[in-house]
Amino acid sequence: MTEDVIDELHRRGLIAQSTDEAALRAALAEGPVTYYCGFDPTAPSLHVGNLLQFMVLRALQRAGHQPVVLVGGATGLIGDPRPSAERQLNDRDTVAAWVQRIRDQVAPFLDIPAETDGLQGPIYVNNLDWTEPVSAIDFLRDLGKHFRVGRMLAKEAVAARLNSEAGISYTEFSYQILQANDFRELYRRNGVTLQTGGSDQWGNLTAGTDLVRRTEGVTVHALATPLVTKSDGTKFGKSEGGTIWLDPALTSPYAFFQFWLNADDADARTWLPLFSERPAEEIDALVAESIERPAARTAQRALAEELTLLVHGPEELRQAEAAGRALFGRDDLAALGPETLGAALREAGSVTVDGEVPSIAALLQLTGLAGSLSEARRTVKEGGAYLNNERIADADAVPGEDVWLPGGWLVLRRGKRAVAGVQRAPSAS
RNA sequence: GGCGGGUUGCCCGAGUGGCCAAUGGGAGCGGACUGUAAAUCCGUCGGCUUAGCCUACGAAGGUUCGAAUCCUUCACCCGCCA
Repeated sequence: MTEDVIDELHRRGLIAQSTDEAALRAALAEGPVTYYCGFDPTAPSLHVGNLLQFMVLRALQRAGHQPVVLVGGATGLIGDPRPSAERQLNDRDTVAAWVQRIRDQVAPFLDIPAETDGLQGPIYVNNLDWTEPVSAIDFLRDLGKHFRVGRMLAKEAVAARLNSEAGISYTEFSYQILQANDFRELYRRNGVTLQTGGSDQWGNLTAGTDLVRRTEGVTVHALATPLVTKSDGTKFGKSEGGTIWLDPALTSPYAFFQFWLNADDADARTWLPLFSERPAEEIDALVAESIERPAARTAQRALAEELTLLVHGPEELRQAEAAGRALFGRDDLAALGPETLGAALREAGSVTVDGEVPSIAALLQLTGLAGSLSEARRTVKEGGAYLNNERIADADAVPGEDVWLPGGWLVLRRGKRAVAGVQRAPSAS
């Protein structure tokens, strides 16, 4: 008995809603379907929240379908309405630069070796290509006529904004038309018949299927993933340092690994099937073990390993794991050896000091463990600052000669989890 | 264009001349307990050369010994009317 791709997506909990599922399943069974998912350049990098979309894209790709990745060079200039408030517009150069970065970032998730037969590499498109030439007259006559304001107002994000103090600008109100036009354009150009996205995109997704049906007379499909939640009600994808980005320059592989490892038990168990491509039995076994022996954090570990490998590759995974073991292990720091210690601290984040050694408070700020000197002092006062695993009492003290570890390192820690290294420049000694 | 309401720290939201760096809640951060978890409890939560000083209550001016609080202008948001 074989599982088709819709079964797999259901089993993993990746489908929140879809257009006529029986028809979609039939279309997918019939032969390769060309499908797309769009990413708007609202930041220089994608983040963990976007990973879920890649899970869907990859599952479909493995099933032999043709992915199209759209980066929203046009829609990124307009702004998808959020339920809370109007977006800050970014200037064109910034958006253009982000388009490129995001386009490059997608590659590892979907690019497949040429020799892997039967599987299709992605087609990359930018909606600026077809949106920019549309004149105001074209927009209003050829597109606008197909949209009823009543329906547009009913879309969740729009309705939420209308009912809020913030209101909504005409610019953001128009967003759904642009996204609907993307679907139609990709249908015409590439024969795309399926769009995937988050459930918060449902209104935009159906705007597209409606437009295609109305103007092309064809029924196309939409598939929405659920919103990934956290059991404590906070937003998925954030941690101490803020958003967990996929770009290693913005979130180190170590921090990325730690993000998953620190997930709470209930969350790790629900996230595992969503984000893991392991076979069903293996996932069940991991969840079972997590329930039986929560302290082992098997589900967290599985997520951390699998996703760090996917996003950052085997070498970075090895480093991130080793760093975590070194910094959270019971081993005496001095016994680690300069090699291991240095690698771990560089992975966790470190700074180099040259010449006169700054005070503890200054070091906490330099390493980013504290946002300001005041915050650093406060942390010390609260007993949350540690130097080489020893609690620090005086924020203004300067580390003495005797505390430097092999290789010229200091291990600075704030609280239980936030660690950073300080290395003395070789020339200074 | 007219009238009315509004703009306070990361978010929500009190505060209507000195006792306001600004009540309260949430988030965040630290500690205790733990498993680098959750829950709970305690503490903390603008910055700095930290018993003091500086900057802040949409923006700019003004009144006053003294303003988040009063006045003027401007900007933006919401609602109703045109």
